[in-house]
Amino acid sequence: MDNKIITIKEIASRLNISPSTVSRALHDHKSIGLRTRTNVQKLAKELNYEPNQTAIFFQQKKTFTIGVILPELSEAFFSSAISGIEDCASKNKYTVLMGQSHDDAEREKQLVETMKSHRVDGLIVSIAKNTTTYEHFEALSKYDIPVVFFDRIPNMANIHYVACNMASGTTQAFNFLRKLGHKSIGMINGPMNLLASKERVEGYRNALTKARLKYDPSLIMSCDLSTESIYRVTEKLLSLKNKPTAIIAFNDYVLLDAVQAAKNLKLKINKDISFVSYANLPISNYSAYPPLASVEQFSYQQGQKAMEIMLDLLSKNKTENENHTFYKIILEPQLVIHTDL
Amino acid sequence: MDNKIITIKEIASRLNISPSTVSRALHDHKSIGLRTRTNVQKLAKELNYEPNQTAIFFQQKKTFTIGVILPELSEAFFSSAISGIEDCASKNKYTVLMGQSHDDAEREKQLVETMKSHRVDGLIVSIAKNTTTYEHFEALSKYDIPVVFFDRIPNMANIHYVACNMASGTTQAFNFLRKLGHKSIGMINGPMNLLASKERVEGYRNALTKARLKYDPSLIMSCDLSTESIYRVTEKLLSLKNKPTAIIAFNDYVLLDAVQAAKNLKLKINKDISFVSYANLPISNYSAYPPLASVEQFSYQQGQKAMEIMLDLLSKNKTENENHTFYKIILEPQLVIHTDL
DNA sequence: ACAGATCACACAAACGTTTGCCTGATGTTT
DNA sequence: AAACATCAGGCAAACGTTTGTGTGATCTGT
Repeated sequence: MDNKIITIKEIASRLNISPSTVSRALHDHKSIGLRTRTNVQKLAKELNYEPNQTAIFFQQKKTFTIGVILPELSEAFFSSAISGIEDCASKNKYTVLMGQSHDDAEREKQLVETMKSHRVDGLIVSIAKNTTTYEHFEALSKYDIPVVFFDRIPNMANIHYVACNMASGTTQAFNFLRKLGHKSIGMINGPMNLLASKERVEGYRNALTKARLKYDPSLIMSCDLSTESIYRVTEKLLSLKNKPTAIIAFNDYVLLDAVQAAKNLKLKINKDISFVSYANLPISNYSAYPPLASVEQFSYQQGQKAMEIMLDLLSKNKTENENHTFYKIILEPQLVIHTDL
Repeated sequence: MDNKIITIKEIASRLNISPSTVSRALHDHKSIGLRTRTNVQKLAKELNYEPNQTAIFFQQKKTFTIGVILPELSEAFFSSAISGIEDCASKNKYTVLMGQSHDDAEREKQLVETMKSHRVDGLIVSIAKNTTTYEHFEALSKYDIPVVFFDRIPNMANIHYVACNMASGTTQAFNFLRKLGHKSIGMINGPMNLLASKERVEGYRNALTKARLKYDPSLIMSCDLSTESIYRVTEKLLSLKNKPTAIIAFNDYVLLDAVQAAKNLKLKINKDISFVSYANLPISNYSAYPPLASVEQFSYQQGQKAMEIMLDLLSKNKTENENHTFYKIILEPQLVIHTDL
């Protein structure tokens, strides 16, 4: 009959000792004699005792659970990132509670709420594309739940984050295209509330400045990452007077739609119009129209690094964290060239 | 000063009433007068009271958490499935605890252990490709943790699962290729401990029988899904005497490697050799060498359905479940044709 | 006006574990 | 042999919430 769940109390009563002794014996506490200690451990094994974590979580105010909120798991970038998070977490006895915002700020808010009520030890977040208010994150400090952002970083002061230096990645991409002879280079950017979008602009302008070229603002257009808006933006770019011969797309998914839009306009890819993108997802290796190059953003590593920061934050006690130092980890992206030109 | 965590006790003492009254008032229990009820709810809102779920979990022996174990999140099939699971879970106030086995049976075992100790209310699993023993799953019954399998189903009796009818999908694929004129059709199958692999063989043979053709066992080869083994199997198939003109690949990822192997042999894709695969992942829409067709396995729906079954199991009480009826949901796959031939 | 019903709330136990403090029994030192 | 340290373990509180039971007070019907 092992259909009954064994508790410390049960072991205690069977051995005619107190629960506290059992608890200490199981933890190899020195104040328990060798005799009873082995007795307890033997019986625990026999009965297949497994501690009730919910009780421990409750008592210790620690759940060994990290909440992860990201926009969309089916995007390879994020599934790869959460893979990095989970691998690192599980190596450190942590577990991952997962939620998708589906790029909806309201849902994100609700997920934060859920995670908070589950009392996760920490939260790792890549924000939704239309998240513009951040009270829900700030409210976590009351519960001493640290937050680490990655990739999609909100516009907040005093936060921990890990991201790729998109400015530098963009500069690399721009210079690569310049070297190929492109004079007019367009950009399909993402929503401007994302730091990553701002950085792309910054990198673009830096490159221009270095090359002593003048800035044509109409060559940079933001989209909201939806297919329609990508089509619209692409068509707009390709009908400009100063028509670009190359376009830097926000990421590999945006690229797919942009390519399609260009083809609809009867343009020859890699001849009339060339593309470079970001993320360097597997898809760009197998695609029929791969970008000339893609800025590798190391999603797995970003996730891993975010988790490492989290572990570090959790290992410090509250007062230590009060010194208000914030992790701002910037990974250097790498332009991966897909062509032999 | 809202830096203190508000509990029911706190509210009770501020209002000079007992914690039980507060608890009931917050739950709109009828035995609490309107007066105090509103008082309590007002103060709770003011103080920003949020129930401590860890305490509730512990007390109620229910965590509203579903464990999900799958091989690899970065595979689109699984990330899409977990997306379906999470969406359905979150609609029903459940939350998802996630773990990747990385197709390692040992790691899977350990994850089950972790999930068990976290006292998840239920477990949804797609097993690792080399999982052959199942005690770790059976042990969950002691804790009344129901398990629902999806897609990768173990060879166990009396389990709940949802899967696609791969036999039928394979028959569809086979007949499709026959109609295109292919006489010798090869198959790159997966590990034979997976039900899905067996079913593929079954469907293949069914189609042969229906067409009154004789069975050439050498045309069906298993691989372990690693790139090397896919290469090896593909090369072997393509060097047979009865060389196939078309190959059914285990899934879209296997397809990518198989195509590469065929190209290495200087074969022209879609001319010397054609491919059909399973899963119908987005990748096959953008790929340079898409399969002629792919058997859509409805991963999102599988995940969703698995979660629905789980919800149903959880809504029934223990004794009800004792009647030993098991969900065996078989979705009918659909051959999606990618060509205009 | 009085028995009984109903109301509105309080009390206390329980969930399983950990941990600070206490105690009685040895053992050690002089 | 007295004083003191160490050992081995027990007691009880605590974490926050829910819930069965108890209990005065008010209300209902007659």
